[in-house]
Amino acid sequence: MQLSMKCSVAIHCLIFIWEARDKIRVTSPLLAQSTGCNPVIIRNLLSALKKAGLITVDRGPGGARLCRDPEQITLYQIYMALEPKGLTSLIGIHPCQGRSCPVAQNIRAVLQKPYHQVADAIAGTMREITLASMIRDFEQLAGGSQPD
Amino acid sequence: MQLSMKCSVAIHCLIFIWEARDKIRVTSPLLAQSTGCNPVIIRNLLSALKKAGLITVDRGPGGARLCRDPEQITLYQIYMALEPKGLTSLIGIHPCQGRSCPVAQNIRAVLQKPYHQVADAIAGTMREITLASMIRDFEQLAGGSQPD
DNA sequence: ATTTAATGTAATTCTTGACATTACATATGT
DNA sequence: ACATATGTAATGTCAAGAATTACATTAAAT
Repeated sequence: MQLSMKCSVAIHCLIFIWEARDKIRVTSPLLAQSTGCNPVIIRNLLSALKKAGLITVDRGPGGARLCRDPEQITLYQIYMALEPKGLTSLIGIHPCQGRSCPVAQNIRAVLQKPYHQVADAIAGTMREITLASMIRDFEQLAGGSQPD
Repeated sequence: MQLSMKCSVAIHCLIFIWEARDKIRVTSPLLAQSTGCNPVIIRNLLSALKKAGLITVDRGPGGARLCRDPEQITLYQIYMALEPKGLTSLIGIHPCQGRSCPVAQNIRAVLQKPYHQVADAIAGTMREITLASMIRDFEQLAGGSQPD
């Protein structure tokens, strides 16, 4: 998939959760409403964020909360929470094993270095982007209005 | 798609074309054989590389050649030749317009900056990786053997 | 000139993966 | 207890990409 539409939805949810803190209980139906996704998709996504230690989700008549300061949450952490295979999901090499052609035999090894460089660049940039900075941008854009 | 499997195939082809220069005529059936792709896919791919000015392809009983020094061909050029939409193909934002929720209304704008930063990091890294460097790595791995 | 082998594309079918949907067992505040 | 959510599995739907087929066009080779 792309730099993961999931990632966009996740950030949407995290900002929502932050803005709603101590005001309304953030449930998966509510987030589904706001993001336009299916509640099950949201639940799976929240589940992944929970496993990564970014949020807590209460069972019963639920509610999601950040369990860390937004300043301590980076885009990299969010992305990694959602993509089990990490950045290799972004990077694909065509299968062409077992051919006599030496290019086919070595292309995988040749591509490894450049693709690692790209992955490192992405990771480095993602680590510098915090949820807090995105929240600041959001609040500036939205003024004082509340999520619903 | 991922950092474009197409991209891997394209690099495969370019290395092949380089190694075969002045030795054998590189045709789409031959590249299809080596890469494991369909000849039509290869032709479309070569066509894109041609439009980008990286190679020439002769009609009739064909043959592809680089029309630039490998030192002057970067991963960025290759990628851009293949992905008309550029790096935005890698980056997706879920559609959630026309909702009353302020998060939904502003999420696109909020994501724009971080995603641009990521795209810039990718572009910068890709510009530093040349076909020549990949060819060097390939030759080191493959020793002196010929493509077929 | 004729033959042969490629390229350049369009049209169609096949596959795959992501997302949506349904269903239901489990958990919890009121 | 009841109402409401979560957690997850199973299934359905759909779109994007790749393969395949087909054919008109081109040019080298004989």
